[in-house]
Amino acid sequence: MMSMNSKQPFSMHPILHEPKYTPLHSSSEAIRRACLPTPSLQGNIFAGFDESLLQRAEALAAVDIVTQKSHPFKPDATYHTMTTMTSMTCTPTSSSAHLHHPSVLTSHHHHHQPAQGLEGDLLDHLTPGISLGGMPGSDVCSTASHSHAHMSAINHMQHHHPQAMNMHPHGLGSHGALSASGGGGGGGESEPDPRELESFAERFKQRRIKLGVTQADVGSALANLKIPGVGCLSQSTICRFESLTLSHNNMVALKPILEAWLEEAERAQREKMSKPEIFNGGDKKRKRTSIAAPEKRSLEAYFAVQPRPSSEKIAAIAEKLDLKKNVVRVWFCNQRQKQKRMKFSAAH
DNA sequence: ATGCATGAGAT
DNA sequence: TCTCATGCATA
Repeated sequence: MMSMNSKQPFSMHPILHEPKYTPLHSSSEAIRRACLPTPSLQGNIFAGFDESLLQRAEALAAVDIVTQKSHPFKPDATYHTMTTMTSMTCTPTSSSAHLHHPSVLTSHHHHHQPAQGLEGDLLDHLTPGISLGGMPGSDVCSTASHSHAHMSAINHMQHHHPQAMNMHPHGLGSHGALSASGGGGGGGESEPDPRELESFAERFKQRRIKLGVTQADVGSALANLKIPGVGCLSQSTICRFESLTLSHNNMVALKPILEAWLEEAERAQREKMSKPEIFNGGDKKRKRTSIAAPEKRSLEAYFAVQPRPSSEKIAAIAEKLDLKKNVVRVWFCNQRQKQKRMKFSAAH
């Protein structure tokens, strides 16, 4: 314990696991990034909102479900085919990857879940033919209202993918953070300034474009930096970094790495020898499940009432919506994760 | 630019 | 089983 949690995520440092976590809540940072609603639902954080929005969502969901209850097929087709490695062309020069981090604190506050009855109502409502009754307006927690926060673990990168990435056994990471979290009271943390992250992200994008490099290029080129524990990253991650759609901790962790790449790239360009490594296109197989709009609306309605449904509830919801349970579970996980993203939470 | 998914580590 | 960091697939 102590302070800093968000210091440098990876980077060197031998490993240390630290006990971190503060059961209480964390500090200010936690608070900032907390809320963030999803576009459609929840526009406000307080009470009146869920009622009307929820009703509306329910109504929509109900209607939709009724109308299109006859799906020709189920949307979920999660087939991840084998992605065994058939050909793994190692990409570029990649070489390392993997960082493990013991992660850092996680503090949560939890909220209570209000109306359990609501859930039941919702479920019932979802079934075809319902009209929305009113819901007890208990203050169903708006997802946004309190919740949140926290940050925590920093990164892991690894994956064994058929394709490229490589991972290294040695983790490295840094763990520098050990001191972090103070448990509770601990010390003050140095806040990584959201504003600075934001401006860095913007400058990064601009300079990247000036170099004529794509997000994917940056990702794969990171491996060339040979930073211990740092391998390549996907286009998605680079994109998210630039658009600040990553958790605060994640942003903080990635910043030094991208900063290093940027300087290296500009230096290389200066000396006229840049070597952009693009990656190979290999075999891609995984299919993405697509949840239809009506089902999505229903899920959002449930989420507004209960962001963290129990396994049983998930099963019930899955059945009503004719989706696989795992798909529903993952949807809720992803939805929760979205709420925690940086945008809006901090700086805005 | 984003939705859905995987997996490691924490609970 | 959840949270987080990430990624493949896709709109």
